Parts: sequence; C-alpha cells; structure tokens
Amino acid sequence: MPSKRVEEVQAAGEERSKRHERAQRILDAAANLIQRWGYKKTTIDDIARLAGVAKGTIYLHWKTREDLFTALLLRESMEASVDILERINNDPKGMFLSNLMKHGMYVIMTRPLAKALFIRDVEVLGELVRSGQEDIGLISQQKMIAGKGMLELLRSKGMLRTDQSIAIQMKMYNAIFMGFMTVNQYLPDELQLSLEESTESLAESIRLTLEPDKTVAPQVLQEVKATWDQLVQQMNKLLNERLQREIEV
Amino acid sequence: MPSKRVEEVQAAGEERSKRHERAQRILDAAANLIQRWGYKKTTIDDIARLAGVAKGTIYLHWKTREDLFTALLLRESMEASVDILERINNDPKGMFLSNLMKHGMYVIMTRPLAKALFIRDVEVLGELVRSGQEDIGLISQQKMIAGKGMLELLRSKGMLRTDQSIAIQMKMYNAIFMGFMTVNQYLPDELQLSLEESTESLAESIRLTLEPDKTVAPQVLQEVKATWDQLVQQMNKLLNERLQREIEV
DNA sequence: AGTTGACTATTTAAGTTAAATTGGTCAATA
DNA sequence: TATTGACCAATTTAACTTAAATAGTCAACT
Repeated sequence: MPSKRVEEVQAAGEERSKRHERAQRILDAAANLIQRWGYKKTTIDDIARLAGVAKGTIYLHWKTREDLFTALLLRESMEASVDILERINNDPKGMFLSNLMKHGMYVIMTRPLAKALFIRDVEVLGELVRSGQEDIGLISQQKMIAGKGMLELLRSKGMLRTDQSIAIQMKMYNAIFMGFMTVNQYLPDELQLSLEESTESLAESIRLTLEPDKTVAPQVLQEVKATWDQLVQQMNKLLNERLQREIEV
Repeated sequence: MPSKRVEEVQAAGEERSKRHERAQRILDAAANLIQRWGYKKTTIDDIARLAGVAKGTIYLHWKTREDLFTALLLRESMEASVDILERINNDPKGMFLSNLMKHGMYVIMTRPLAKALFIRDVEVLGELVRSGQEDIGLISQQKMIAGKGMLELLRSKGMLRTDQSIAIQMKMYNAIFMGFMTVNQYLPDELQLSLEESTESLAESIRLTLEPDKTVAPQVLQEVKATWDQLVQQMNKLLNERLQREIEV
C-alpha cells in the first residue's frame, strides 16, 4: 500500500517540521533574552515561558542549558554567514577582499548577537565566551570567507598584492578589521564613526593596503566567483549538517 | 647679607629636590604595585612601606589616594610621550605619519602602565579607567603627536593624501592603530604578531592607506620637523607645568 | 620645621544561615 | 505518544553579622 507509506512519510515530515519550528521558537526566545539579560541571568524557565512551551519540552531538544545556547550561537553564526554571502553575491565587486570585509563588518555590526560573539562580549555571553571561541565563533566562517585558500586564489588572479607574505596579509586584515569593529569605544564623541563611514573606511583601508592598483577584467572576476562559490558550497554543506545535528539533538 | 640669602635659597632648593625625589619614589612604588595587584588592591600602606616612608608622608604630597594615582598616570603619560618623541627625533623619516604611529605603538606596548592606560585595562586601573580618560589618558599626547594641526601640516607638505578628508583620516588611523594594538587578543596562536611585526605592519598599513607615493625631499622633511618641534615644545611646556602641579601637592 | 605611626571612622571582606531560584526529571495528562 | 508542570536536589542569592582592612588625621616626636 503505497498510499499508506506516503501518508506516514508526510506525517513524519510534518512532525519533523513542527518540531523544527518549535526549536526555532525556543532559540528565538533564548536569543531575545540573552541580549536583554545576558547568558548568566536568562533562565530556562524564562525561555520556556517566552517560547510558550513547558520547561520539559526544552529538554526534548537539548540535553543541557549550555547545549541550547551553543545551538543558538551556532545558528547565529550560520545566519550571519548566509547574510554575508548574500550581500557578497549581490555586489558585482563582491569578490575583492576589501568588499568581503566590508560586507562582513556590516552584517556583524547589525546583528547584536553576532557582534557579541565576535568581540567576545562578556556582558552578554558570560562564561560562553570561553566555549564559543574556535568552535562556534564565526571563526570557521571567517576562515571560509577569507581564509588562506581564498587569499591564494585572489593573489593568483591579481586581486591581492604579492609583495607581502600571505601570513602578514592575514594578520593585517585581521588587525584592521578588528580595529574598525572596536575603535568607537575608544574614541571621543567628535570622532565617532557611523556604520556607513566605518564600513566604507574599512574597505578603503583594506583596498589600499592589500590590493594592487591594476584593474581586474570582469572575466577574471567571474572566474574567481565561480571557484569561490564551489569553496563556499562545500563548506556550507558541512556546516549545515553540523547545525542540524546541534539543533535537533 | 647676600650670603645668607644664597644659603637660604640653596637650602630651599635642596629641600625641594629632596621632596621631589621622594615624590618620585612614592610614585615608583605605586607604579610597581598597581601593575602587580591592580588599582583596587594596592593600598596606601603598601605604597608607603615599599617607598620607605610613613603613611602620613604620602598625604604631604597628595590629598587623596586618587590624587596620587592620577599623578602616577599623568607621569606615565608624560614619560611615554618623551620616549616617543625621542624615537621620532632619532628616526630620519620620523616625520611620516606611519612612523609617528610606529614609534607610538612601540613605546606604548613596551610600557605596561601606558598600555593599560591606552587600552583602558580595567584589571589594572579599576575605577580609574573612568577618571583617566580625556584628561590624562595619553589622549592629549596623541592630539599633540598626531592631532589635527599635525595632519594639516603633513598634508600641506605632500606627506599625506589630500583626497580624503582630515576627519576621515583621523578616524582611519585611530582604527588601524587600535586594531594593531589589540588584535592579538582575538587571534589564535598561529596568527599572533610579534611586537616587531606589529609595528612594521602598522606602519605599512598607515603608509599605504594615508600617505601618497611620491617621495619627499629631505629639505621638506627638515621643514616639517622644525615646525613640528615648535608645536611639540609649546605643548610640552604646558604639560610639564601641569605635571609639576600634580606631583607636588 | 618636617616626619611619623598610632588612632578612628568607614569601607570592604568573610562567614553564616535561611530563603529563593534554578537546572533537570518523570509520573500524570491530554 | 508527545507534552506538561509539579517536584526535587543542588545551587545561587539575599540578608545579616562579624572581623579585618583601609583612607585619612593628628598629637607626639625628631
């Protein structure tokens, strides 16, 4: 009886999607509360109440409180990555390192949780700053978006200087990036940068210090994009599997 | 009786210098202890013991504990400034913004207290981070070494780009500077920068993003230095007076 | 005179205990 | 069978007490 089989599969599918939707709702609640009260002070009871489920339900999804928040941070990282990738894809010159960084900064700065994760905000993340470093912390994403492989690709296509070593270049763009991410907190009011100024200035700094002057043929740009897309898709697949596991338990 | 007058003056002079030397000793002790235990946990008793004076003596120099530490931070700022100025003077190309920043970074990074002051290290400075911002915090020094006036001078001599606004340039070098000052704490081991790498990379970044390519005649460099020296001397005089006042009562 | 350190009024830290909260479980329920 | 929320042990917080430490003073001493 194939119809029976189909119905079963459909039912199971519906159920899986309801389950998934509920997990998302719980994570939404957790995201909301962690931004308001910080990790330390957001309790499972609060999350359950805000998500409209019973406390026990949360433990049907994650074994411990920490697991829940780990999943939340992983989801945030993934979503931010998707945003960044999308902005890069919509930018004809998105493949330049300067623009990769610009889009990265824009997205991270406009997502409070991603920002907290990136700058290791203890006020928000509490003890999680420790756990969420290498593993979750947008770092694997950064490696993907502008890792060593990417730099090599850009260099081979004349989109990055070759009179500096790759190692130094990585250190430089990290320093400059973090600089623009965090200066404002050290600057007096009259020198505060708006988000627009920050991202544009960041892009210009990266461009001037790491990219050569020569123009790049649209043809080449296309090639780079193609290669990069493969790279990203590969990584994305791995990360998505990880995400599923993390959220569903 | 002139001889009497002379003796009196000498005696007063000796006394003043002894007094001054004692004040320095007390500040040395405070500097030592604040680095070891942080502001919150270094007590006046400790300082007195380490400086070899009685507690009451300290109150002959400063009205409150906070005044003492304010004087300490001011002294540190001044000494760091002197170091920086000296390095700049010994560098034939010291007048380039990239090198001003390089020397600034080197000195600040090699002086634990100056560094703590600059990056607003709460562990070391405790509540002092608040008080020591605009007023003490190397910021007035920075304004001197690379303030708006300096940038205007450099621009007029072709040593700075003129296709960016001064305001943006100030923001950029601040961001880049802070970036190189603080990246290491966000970077994994394999990307850590040594002090040499940091200062050199900082200089290169600043040079590439803010300085034009064209070479500058030694003649011009000399002119800039002369003008700058005046500017610095003026400021230094003011600051020194301030320092004297701060240390003596 | 300049310097000291015992002294005091406060602040901070440590200790104690009770109450409240929390993460996690599981028998009852829909 | 999937979900719930009363329940529990363990932990955290809060309130309170007590002891120790501290900043600043000042009479006594050099």
